[in-house]
Amino acid sequence: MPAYRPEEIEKKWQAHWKAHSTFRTENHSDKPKYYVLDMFPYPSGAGLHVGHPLGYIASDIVTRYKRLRGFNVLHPMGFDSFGLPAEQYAIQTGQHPALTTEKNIETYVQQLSSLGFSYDWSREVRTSDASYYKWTQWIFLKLFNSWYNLDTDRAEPLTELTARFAASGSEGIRAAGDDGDRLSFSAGQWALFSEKQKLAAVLPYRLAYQQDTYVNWCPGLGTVLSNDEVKDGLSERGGFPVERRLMPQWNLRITAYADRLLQGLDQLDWPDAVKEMQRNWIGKSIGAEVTFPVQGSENAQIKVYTTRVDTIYGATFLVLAPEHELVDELTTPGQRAAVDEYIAATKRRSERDRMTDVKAVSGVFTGAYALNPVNGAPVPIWLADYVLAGYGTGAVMAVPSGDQRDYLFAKHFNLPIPAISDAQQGLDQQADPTKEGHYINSGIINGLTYKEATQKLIAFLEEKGLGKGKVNFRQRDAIFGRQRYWGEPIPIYYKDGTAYGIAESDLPLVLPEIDEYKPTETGEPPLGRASDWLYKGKYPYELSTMPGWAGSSWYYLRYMDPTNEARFVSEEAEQYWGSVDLYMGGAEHATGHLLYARFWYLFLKDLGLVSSGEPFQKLINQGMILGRSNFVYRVNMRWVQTGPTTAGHEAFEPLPFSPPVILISKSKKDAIDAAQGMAFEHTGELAKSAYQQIGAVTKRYSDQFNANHPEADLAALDFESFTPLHADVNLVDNDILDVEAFKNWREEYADAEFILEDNGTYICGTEVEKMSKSKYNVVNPNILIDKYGADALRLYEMFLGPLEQYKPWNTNGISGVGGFLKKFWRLFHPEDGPLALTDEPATPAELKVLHRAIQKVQEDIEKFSFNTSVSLFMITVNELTALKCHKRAILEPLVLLVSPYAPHLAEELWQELGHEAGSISHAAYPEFREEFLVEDTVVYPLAINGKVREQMQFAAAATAAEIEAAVLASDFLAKHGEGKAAKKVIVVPGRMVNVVV
RNA sequence: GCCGGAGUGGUGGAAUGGUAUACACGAGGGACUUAAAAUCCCUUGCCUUCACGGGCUUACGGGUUCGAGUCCCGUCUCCGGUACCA
Repeated sequence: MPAYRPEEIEKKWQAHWKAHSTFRTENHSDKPKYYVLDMFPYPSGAGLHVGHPLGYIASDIVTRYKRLRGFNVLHPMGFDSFGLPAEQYAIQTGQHPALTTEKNIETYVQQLSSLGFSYDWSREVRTSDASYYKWTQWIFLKLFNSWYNLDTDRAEPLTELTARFAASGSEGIRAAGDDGDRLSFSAGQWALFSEKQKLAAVLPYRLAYQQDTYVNWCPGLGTVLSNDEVKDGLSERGGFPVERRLMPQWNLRITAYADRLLQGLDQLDWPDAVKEMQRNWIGKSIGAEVTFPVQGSENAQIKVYTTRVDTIYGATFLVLAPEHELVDELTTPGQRAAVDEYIAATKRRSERDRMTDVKAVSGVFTGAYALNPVNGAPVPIWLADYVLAGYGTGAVMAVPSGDQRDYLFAKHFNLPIPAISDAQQGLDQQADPTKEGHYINSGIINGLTYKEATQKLIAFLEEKGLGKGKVNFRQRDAIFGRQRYWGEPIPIYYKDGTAYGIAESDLPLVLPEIDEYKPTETGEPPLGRASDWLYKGKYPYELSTMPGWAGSSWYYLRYMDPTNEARFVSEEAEQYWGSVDLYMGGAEHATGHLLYARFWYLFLKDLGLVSSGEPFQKLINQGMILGRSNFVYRVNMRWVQTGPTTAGHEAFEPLPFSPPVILISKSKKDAIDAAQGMAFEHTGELAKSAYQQIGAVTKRYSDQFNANHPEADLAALDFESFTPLHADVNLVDNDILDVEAFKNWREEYADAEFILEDNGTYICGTEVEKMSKSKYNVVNPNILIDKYGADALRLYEMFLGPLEQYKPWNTNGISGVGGFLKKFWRLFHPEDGPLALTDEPATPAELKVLHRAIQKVQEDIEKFSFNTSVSLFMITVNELTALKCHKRAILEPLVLLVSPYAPHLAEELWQELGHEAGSISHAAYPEFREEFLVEDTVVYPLAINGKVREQMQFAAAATAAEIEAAVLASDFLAKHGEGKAAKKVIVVPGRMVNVVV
């Protein structure tokens, strides 16, 4: 003693921090505030693996660093504790999701604490606590009771809308959403409406509204899913098929905020990739809506949406989505049968087929014609499922010369493809969507360019009342209901079939107890099982619950004031903390959580409930740590029959008994693969020996079998192929398998035969994959903490590479940072003895080492480049060890630098240095003094005609002119300049001297 | 297809336009040990040479510059996102 013992030090300080609430943060301080937020986890049953803490470690480093820099830092943690896995588990086991969740959270808290994170646990929130979701429900009611006024461009309380209805009816009101669902009425009519009629009239204005919506219905999970929960037609969780279905659903009118969500991105310090994803997701497009009258009809007209109104003279046909409302009316008797069949076929095709089968062209002619509004030309009206009912108007004008899909469609159905620009070429192969050239065959825009033509046409169409410029968004309103149990109950009840929000004073609406967590026999959501699920004892409550993203859309606000019972967050706390300064989390939330949370924030801001412009100022996406899977290779066998066969050659038979398990080491397996791949000459000897070894094993088994079954006319087992099998990475060290441990791991391998390397080891194959239990590549951080300590794990995860990158885990490297911590300890405890530091003044060389570290670490943390800091620590300690520096003047500041990374070790040393226990967390960052870094001399590369020949030293303070003079005067040219005189000397200040001869 | 990002030793990676390959892992050699573990020391981009040395090298091809891993243009490859969005 005292050698470095992380296990003792770390337990001691974690207990100290907990007992003294060291990281408790107050809502008042003279210091500037800084808010560091981690994306809170869903507490899954599997616990944390080494990949999970990556972002938490980084944010904890920033937190501790900012504290040293004099900030009052808010750094909380909580749990997104509503969710599907706990519910699926409940369905299978009958265990209440609350119990499972509670247990999982305990594990998480324990694991997080063992990593030494400096969370203020007194602020912990859980989305499934009624005291929390009370306010989630409260925000929902605010949405329910608001509408979006396009004139003021913000959300307003419904009371302002109804006041206007009472004053002047629905006239002149511009609200976000689809006006097609809304009634027109006068103030007088409004006054005569019954309560039910009034509510029905208001419903289509609400920001939380109920509507029959095409949804992603997942029968496997028994619920609807949002678009970002569906991947390739399968549910993201569980991988069940998903189908389109029309159902009444609660929606949130996020589309009202589409433009503001888009604009706001410009000011955010977020990764470009995430901003770009949100932009694409919102999908703003600027175009025009154009009306095509239907030929032979007085009233019928078709509205199409286009971003290329300039190509309208090339619009030779229209295409409608099969769901378009005019289809029935337009279809001629002659085409009726074909159209009906096509619509039926479309319905049968699941969303999945439509997506995997995008290249196939299909469609049907309705028999009707529309009139091109610019030249009156009749254009046939077709149906095709490549046109989506949900986007634009559900109808497009097809311009085969300018759009590839229209082009393929026209080719397929032999429709004309007229050129409309003198720049269009090769229309016999493909469409030309470029905007170059001048228009031809285009009436009033002939000879014009793209810009001129677009302006002229929009003006022309607007004048005739046949079109207008229009902006469209790809983004749809967000579906807000889930037919599940384990979520926030939607605080709505029904009276006479009309939806009412429950009174705020009746919140929270607590999730009821039910006997089983499945849908009811009549197909209602699980809440249908609850008895007395009635408001005021008589009005039935809504049966769906909120989606997973509800609670996570505002949790960062609750941390500011987590126990407030009167308000979701107090005004003072909200104004003090403002928005999140640094948000750390995975990129997978780019178009889900991060968009919804911004939406809710903008909404709350419209109501004057929050004060900043955006919720998350800076976002960092930590990369994923991937697992490194290990494989063993199983040799597959077949029987070779003896004796004559009908075909005259050997016949292979199915195995008559379960074969022996033979596992072959990697290089031998590779040799056989190579030999089979005709590369035999390179691997010949190894392959031969591998074949022989397999042969020896199989002969033993086949002899044995043949002896026991003399009647069987079978000769021998024969090698067929290899199957790679995952081997648990915990049984493998440096790709060498612990054979005995592996035999004990699984019963079926207990009697396995191993074909080893020539040195007697078994070498496994490897592959980088996502960490997952089923791949046996999960590395548990607890094991590493036990062996190396939390500080080593923290350092190593940072050392692994740039934070934002995806990188494979490799346990081997952790010994390197382990070594660093020991060396660091020995600077303070030479020979692992007691603390022994001198008070001697530091030398310039030592000061230089220290101050370079101060400067670099500071720079690195400010730009989130933690891996280079860890490297620098190692260099620094190596240098100080070489200098035999055991001086307090150098080492004390160094402890502070290291403390955000290795907090336990730093606390221990800090206390040994005579400071109060636990005080390093709030000490001051050492001051950087540039003068210690200044060099006496500077080395310049010296070149002749641009080619570097030599390094020359100059005084660091020398001016360019002095250097030039020195070079001219030196004997350098005599030696290297081939005796020539210098024509010119170029001095690049501080860097380079070039002599031109 | 479109959008975003990245290509540097056996591996993870470092490098304000200025000595490319820091730091670490792995590997090889050595010391201490009865032995192992632990620890410490040396070597380690590639080619060539007994050696001294020489040549080459940041995916590939060009360009700008006295000087390019870094900036510009083109090509290829990989990763992530997204996709009948009119």
